[in-house]
Amino acid sequence: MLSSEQQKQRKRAHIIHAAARVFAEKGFSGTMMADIADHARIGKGTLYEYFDSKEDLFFSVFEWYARETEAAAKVSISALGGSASERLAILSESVMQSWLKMKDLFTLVMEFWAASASSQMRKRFKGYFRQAYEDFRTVVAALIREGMQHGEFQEDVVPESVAAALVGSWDALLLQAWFDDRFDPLTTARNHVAIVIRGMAGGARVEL
Amino acid sequence: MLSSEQQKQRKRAHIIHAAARVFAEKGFSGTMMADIADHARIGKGTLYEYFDSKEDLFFSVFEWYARETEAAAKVSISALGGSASERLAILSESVMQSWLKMKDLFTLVMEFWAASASSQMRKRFKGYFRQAYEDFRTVVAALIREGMQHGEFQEDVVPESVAAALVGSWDALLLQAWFDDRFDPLTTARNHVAIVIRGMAGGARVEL
Amino acid sequence: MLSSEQQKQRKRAHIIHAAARVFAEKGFSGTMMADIADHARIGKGTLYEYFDSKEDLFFSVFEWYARETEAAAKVSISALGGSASERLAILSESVMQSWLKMKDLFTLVMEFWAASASSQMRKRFKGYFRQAYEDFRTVVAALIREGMQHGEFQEDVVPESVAAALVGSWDALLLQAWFDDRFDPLTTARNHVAIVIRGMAGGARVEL
Amino acid sequence: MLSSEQQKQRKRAHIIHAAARVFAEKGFSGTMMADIADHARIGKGTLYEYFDSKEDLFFSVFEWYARETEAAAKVSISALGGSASERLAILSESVMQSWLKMKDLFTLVMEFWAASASSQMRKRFKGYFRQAYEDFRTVVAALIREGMQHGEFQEDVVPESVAAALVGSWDALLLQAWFDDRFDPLTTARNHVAIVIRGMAGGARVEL
DNA sequence: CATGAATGAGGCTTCATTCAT
DNA sequence: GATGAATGAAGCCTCATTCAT
Repeated sequence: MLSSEQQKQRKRAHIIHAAARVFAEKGFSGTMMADIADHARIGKGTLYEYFDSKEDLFFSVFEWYARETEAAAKVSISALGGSASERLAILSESVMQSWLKMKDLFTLVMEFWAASASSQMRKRFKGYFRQAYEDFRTVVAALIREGMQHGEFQEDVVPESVAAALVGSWDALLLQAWFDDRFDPLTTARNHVAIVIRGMAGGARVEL
Repeated sequence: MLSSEQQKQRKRAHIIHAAARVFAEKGFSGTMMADIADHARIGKGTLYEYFDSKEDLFFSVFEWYARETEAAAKVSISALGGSASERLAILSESVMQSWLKMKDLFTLVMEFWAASASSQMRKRFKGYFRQAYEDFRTVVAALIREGMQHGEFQEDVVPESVAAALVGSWDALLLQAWFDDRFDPLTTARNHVAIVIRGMAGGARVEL
Repeated sequence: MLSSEQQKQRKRAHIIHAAARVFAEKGFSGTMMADIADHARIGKGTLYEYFDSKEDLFFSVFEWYARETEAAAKVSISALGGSASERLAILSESVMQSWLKMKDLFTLVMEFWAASASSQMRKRFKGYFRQAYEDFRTVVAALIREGMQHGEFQEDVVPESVAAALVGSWDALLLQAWFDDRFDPLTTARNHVAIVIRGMAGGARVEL
Repeated sequence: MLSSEQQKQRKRAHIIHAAARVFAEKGFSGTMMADIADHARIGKGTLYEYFDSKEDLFFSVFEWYARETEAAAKVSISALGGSASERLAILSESVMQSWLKMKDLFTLVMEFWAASASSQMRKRFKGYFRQAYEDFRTVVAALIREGMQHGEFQEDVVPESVAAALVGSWDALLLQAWFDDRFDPLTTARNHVAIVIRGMAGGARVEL
């Protein structure tokens, strides 16, 4: 039997999932609170028992989405073994894989970007994104630095730069895939990472 | 003395510039037509002499922005000389440079992405973006392929993949720079491109 | 206690009555939705819970008005007894009487005519009017034909023509009364019907 | 060669004709000053050289229309000869004929009615209509009274009532014809007038 | 707690009118 | 005189939010 608090959390989560689908499809402005209530099969008024406002709900969706993708990334990273090159390749692969699983929610990311660009919620979103990107770059840079320390990668490599570009490419390839159904982001990422690894390795042939 | 048609075009452009500033600052939904009229120092009704609707104006801003960035990219490409590696590095540099010049309008791009994700204008935006990315990838891939034909780059390189990642990294690094003032996208791009070029070159040392 | 559906119908009717008064006074274009809301003592937004648009509300007022006058006419007709002449005279009398009761809403009819003449709602109104006039003419013509079969009226009478003129005169006399306070449509109608009946009866003296 | 004043009057009339067509098609509210200017092949601003406002122009159209129909009616009346019955029948016929000629402008009448019902111009229109109907009734009543004096019509006839009904029937039959293409107002009017004349004559057979 | 009917501030858009050319 | 680009008041409608049930 669930405590009342757990009940509440469950319902909150339920609403967030419903809202995520609707926001993904129609965008923040295009979404009506009534839409969300309908999708969650609850009354419009009930939404306000769980969230203060539309913005609050949207931000809650953002937090949920961020937690999900972070969790996925952490799993990817923690499960790594082998050389830095291998681990980098596997990380790229598994990040892409896990994001592709949520592909239909990718439009949410675009909405979040836009929200951090110019909405009234700008600050909250922007701060969160800054931190998230920084964290992610740091993790990847650490991996690269490790590879440099092990002599896998050349000393002229700037870990932060390559990390930023790699992290960025994961976003950007999904973005391009979103615009174009015929675009294959997985293969593209694989090929690109292989080149980057070989580049970092100094041009030496790399076995993955 | 200007012809009436030229006058009209001038004023249209004037409104588009004003609108671009306001949309960039407040986003599509956050912007009121009255804001734009004020910024353009014209009456609210005058906007409708030049544009059918808020959406039409927004899309016109998009077209203008797209033309501007395209033009900048074309200049970069046409002015290239030297080896494929050099030309790639210069292209990257100049694309980043020219986009950075419009940095304060970068939020527009996020708005455009969001618009193609879920607004009612989705189709128009999405189609345009798909084409633009494809065109850009094609140009860059051609450059890489050239490098392969000249023996600069290894035969195992997949030009389309690297092109997509490069194009994507330009977007993505600007995005990260937008979130974080301390992030330097120019240097990052330079470092990344160098690695990619060395990766494509295989064993060959590359002079940039 | 009323069911929710009944409640809704009641409120709808309430709004229609309020709207009828305002439309009657200011006409379709002269009426603002806010006026109607004020008169109905509800919020502006509430109107849209019950009607899709101003036009929809206007047409609903029309339907209500048409139902009311139709109902009145049907009562008049069904309650008839006696000779065709008597019934015709009584019908005329009671139609005029019942329409005079709604005299202050007669301007609505003029608005409806105008709406069927040239508004965007033209088709809906026009079709309805065509049918209503046809139905009414048919009923009156049947009455006249009956009189002909009973030998009350001459054989050279064209029932449809007289019916159309009688039905028309009811409209037209109210119209003239509307323009001129000193004009007495009831007496006028009575005198006219008497003449028409005598005319249809040919040589026969008619007792009313 | 025309004087400047005549020039002005000509152009004024030209605008009125153009406006009449547009108002007839779209109604007062549905008509835009720009529409009228286009139809008159003049600039929007020019309209205001000739008319103070949209309402002024509309009323001018009304005056023109009223003058036209009055003139037609006067011609009908003045040309009459023969018995009162004959003259009445001919009057009816020629009024209907002349109005049918302007059939495509009949919607204007509905607009005028509506304008006198509830527009801001109500008073001007209403007063004019009151007078016009009164005048018309007076003319027809005089004709009937003449017939009574000559012994053509019975003494129990109330000339004003029959006149009102006849005048009304001309309006009303055109109205019904407007709603229903299959309705023949001319024949209907003929048949009705014949009955009315016979009724006034006391049921005696009347030769027309 | 849950609901959904009611609300009204807010924003897009229209169009009669003006006035500089 | 004629024009039509510019204007801004006005009005329809939406939708986040409230609150009585």
